[in-house]
Amino acid sequence: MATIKDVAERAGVSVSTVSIALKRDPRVKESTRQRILEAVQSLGYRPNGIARDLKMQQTQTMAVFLHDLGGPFYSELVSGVQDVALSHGYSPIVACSVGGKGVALERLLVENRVDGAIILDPYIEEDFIRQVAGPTLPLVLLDRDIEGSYVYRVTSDHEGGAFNVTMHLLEMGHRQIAFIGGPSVSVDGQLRFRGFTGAMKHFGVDLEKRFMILGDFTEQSGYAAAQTLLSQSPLPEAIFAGNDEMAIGVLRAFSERSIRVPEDIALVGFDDIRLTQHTTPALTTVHQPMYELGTVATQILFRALAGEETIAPVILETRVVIRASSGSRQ
Amino acid sequence: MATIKDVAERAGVSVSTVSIALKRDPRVKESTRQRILEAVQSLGYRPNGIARDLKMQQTQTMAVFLHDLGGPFYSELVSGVQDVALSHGYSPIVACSVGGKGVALERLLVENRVDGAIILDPYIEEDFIRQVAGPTLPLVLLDRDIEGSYVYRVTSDHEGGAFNVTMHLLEMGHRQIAFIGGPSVSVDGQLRFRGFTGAMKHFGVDLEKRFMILGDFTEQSGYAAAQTLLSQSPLPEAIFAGNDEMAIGVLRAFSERSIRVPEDIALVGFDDIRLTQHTTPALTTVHQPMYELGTVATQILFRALAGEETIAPVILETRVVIRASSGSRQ
DNA sequence: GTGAAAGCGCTAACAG
DNA sequence: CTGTTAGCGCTTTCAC
Repeated sequence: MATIKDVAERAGVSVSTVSIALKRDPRVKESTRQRILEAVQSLGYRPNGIARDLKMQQTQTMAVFLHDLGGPFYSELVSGVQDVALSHGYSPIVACSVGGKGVALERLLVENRVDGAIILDPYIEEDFIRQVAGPTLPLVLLDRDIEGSYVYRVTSDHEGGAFNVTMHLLEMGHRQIAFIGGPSVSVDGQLRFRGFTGAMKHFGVDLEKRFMILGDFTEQSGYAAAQTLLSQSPLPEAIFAGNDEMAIGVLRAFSERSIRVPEDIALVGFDDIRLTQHTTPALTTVHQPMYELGTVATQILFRALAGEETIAPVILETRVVIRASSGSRQ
Repeated sequence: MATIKDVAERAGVSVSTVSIALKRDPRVKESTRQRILEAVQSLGYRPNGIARDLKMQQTQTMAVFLHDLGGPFYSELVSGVQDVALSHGYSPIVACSVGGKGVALERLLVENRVDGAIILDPYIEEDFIRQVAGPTLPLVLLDRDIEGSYVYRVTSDHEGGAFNVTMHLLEMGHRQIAFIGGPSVSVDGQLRFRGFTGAMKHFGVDLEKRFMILGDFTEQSGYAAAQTLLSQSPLPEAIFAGNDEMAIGVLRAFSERSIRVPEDIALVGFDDIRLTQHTTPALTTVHQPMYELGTVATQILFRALAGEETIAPVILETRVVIRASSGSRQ
């Protein structure tokens, strides 16, 4: 692999001349620049980014850590990140935070291979996050409730969204409403539950314990939760699944048993993943602005990188999307 | 940020001692190692990975480039990659290859910030790939047909899968079969088309030109293709959508017009994305072994990294998955 | 057992 | 306009 030194020799100039010539600095005159460019060509020279990063003490790279790359709405999040990052001349890279903390997390965050990161993963330990965050490594957390210096937060209004969609069910006349929750570590799951209970209380409806089921945000767990519900009668009048994937699992369980949604039972989800438009019936859910979440988080990251130390947490609005599954006339 | 030098001073030893002590080299005696560890603690020292990469001339990092991070089966691919990479002590990072070649591609591949990469993106130019590939940067291409040194290939048997699923439709008695293709640049799309025409010819059935529609692998384009088909009568007896997302678009168009699948028209897709089990009706499709694709590609990458220069292209088997949409009794 | 020194490839003053 | 020099933080012979 040819280095800048090789280019310099070949072109008969010094290393520094090559360095500045390559960034079109007007200090080197056109003729030498040409010679240098030729040398670059003939040697197939490619600058070594690592050496550059070391010298510059920054990488122009930021990471996005996702617990599970397959999440159905992550791509939107990432495109929000990407759009903002690119406009700042940064490259976002995505890494999966599972697989043993010993890996990407370690390499990229602990060993400073990126300038900053956005993290969406309920499982990464709080201590770890607070430890690695620092002036040279701001961290923007999504859906986490961790305070710390150089740790910033962005989230959607899970509680409000859950409140509103529950109100929708209540207004449709349902009272016996089951809730299928997410894993207990997930702050967003908790907030959704809080929104749910808030609306129930607001309407003066008591919660029934047997209707509160814990899932883990997977389609399978939604399916299992539906089985549980089916094993005990009577069925509730409506189900609020903590996210759309679980709602889809519920739908599958019901279709196997020929239980009609929404005629026999109403169903709502959360997230508004693309799929929800294509299920039968289409799913009433709560829309999370994933793209915007990405852009906002990234903007915060750059503000932090620019030296702003304290940035207030941001909460983005959610919106109830009414479709057929909740039994609305529309 | 504390450096190894700070640690050395604090512990009253030399830099090199710290360096070797930190990798538990038995040459340094336990007592000094303890002193060093304390210094590390109190200074909050974290090794600088970039300096290390520069010195070592390798990063222990590999990239996976995806055209669109949101692809519904990429997560499986990536987990295949991850499992193998981790077992080799490598960290995979995922980057989106769009957003102007000027970005992640440039940073990571051209400027040598990774040791190798796996690429699944029909749009990255052939010349670029051949240029950046080299002994220090082997590239494994998925679903591409590019030859070059240090360029390796893995693909699924698109043609065979398409042939088989078309045979399935033909055996179900359908003759008027429409095909909705992918973008012309995509080799996998072409191979699927070839499998389709192969089966038709094998059965002695003529292709009807108006039934050959070009899509771009998105749900929307499937929807649009269905509209096109609907605008001209008679309808075909069956549709082979080049991938599942387009098949889902077709389904949506049909459900809007109350056209029943499979009673009025049979439908099959390709890929076997998770969603296909949950559509109504469930979709007959061709399963691609995405996880395996990831593991195999990564294994090849490591063989290349280990010095093997020529590795034959690998073609993984696909499998027809029969569900309700093709009108099978099952 | 530990330290001194060289160097990975690049950039950025500072001279000339 | 171009070259010399120092140094980013780390690893690794090679001496002692």
